[in-house]
Amino acid sequence: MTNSTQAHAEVAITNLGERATEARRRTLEVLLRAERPLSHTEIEAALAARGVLDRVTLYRVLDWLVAKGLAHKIEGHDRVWRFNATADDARGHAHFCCTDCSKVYCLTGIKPAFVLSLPPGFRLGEADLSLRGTCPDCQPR
Amino acid sequence: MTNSTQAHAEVAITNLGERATEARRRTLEVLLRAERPLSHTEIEAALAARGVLDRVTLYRVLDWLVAKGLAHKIEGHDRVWRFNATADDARGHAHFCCTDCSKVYCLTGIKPAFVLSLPPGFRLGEADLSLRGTCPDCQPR
DNA sequence: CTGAGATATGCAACACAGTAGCGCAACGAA
DNA sequence: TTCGTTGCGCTACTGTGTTGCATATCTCAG
Ligand SMILES: [Mn+2]
Ligand SMILES: [Mn+2]
Ligand SMILES: [Zn+2]
Ligand SMILES: [Zn+2]
Repeated sequence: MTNSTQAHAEVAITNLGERATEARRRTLEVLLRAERPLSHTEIEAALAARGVLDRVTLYRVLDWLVAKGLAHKIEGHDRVWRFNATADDARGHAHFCCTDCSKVYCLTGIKPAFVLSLPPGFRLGEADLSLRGTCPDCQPR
Repeated sequence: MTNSTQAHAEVAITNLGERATEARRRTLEVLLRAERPLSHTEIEAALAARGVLDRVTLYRVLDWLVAKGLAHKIEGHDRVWRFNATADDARGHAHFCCTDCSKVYCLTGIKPAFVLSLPPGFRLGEADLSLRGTCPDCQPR
């Protein structure tokens, strides 16, 4: 279990023909194990268990993972980026941000839909759908 | 024209039974005149023409306008809030952020739609739809 | 009109996520 | 082994927004 995630991380990187450095492996491993997107601070804390990684390096590794398509990042309403290992399938899914505990969840089953009648002159790239409300952990009662 | 916007701003505030201070009037005026959401910095610059307003006061005035429903704020992808005077009708519309010039536009005609089958335990509050792409000003040729 | 309480403003210091620069280490192709 | 490239760590810095507190301004009861 633990080891399969390690292997998964390493393979995912080497499959791209890229250097699977310790920083990259360990970071991706944390993301793969997480059940929801994690902030830089949360990832740092998770890594700390087995030795610290430099703050700036972590920022760079995270950007690198995103650039290589191994992770995606979501911007919360608290001006903080959160990162999640990208499942190959679920692209462009919605995200849910809990207004109580401010945890963020990937809703891989929900994708944005909208009348795509943009005003003239606008060219559409991507669409982000971000939902807010209370998460299961925070339901009253 | 200029004066009608001034009047509009003042009336909008006094209609709520609130104090129409200079900071509030001038700030709302700037928002009303703008054709798109403005960042704190942009608003500050716009205000500077007729005398400076304290940075912190402006932050507080903007929050106040939002709390009173006279403005709404949109979070960009650059960790910056942008503010727009709220038209009474268009609630919950989508926003478009130009990936070139990073200007933000309110698309009052477009509202988010999605299958509202949230996973069990989630209670939905609001939904934000944010589109990205290139704006009319930034079209190649 | 006046003065006490409430509200708004200004200033200084701070918090915090993220970034830039730069030297050194590790890697890997020749 | 050598040397160019890539990644890492450290320090210092930005930009955006916040907190605390003293002062100014407004409101309204008396
Ligand atoms: Mn996601
Ligand atoms: Mn808007
Ligand atoms: Zn929650
Ligand atoms: Zn543009």
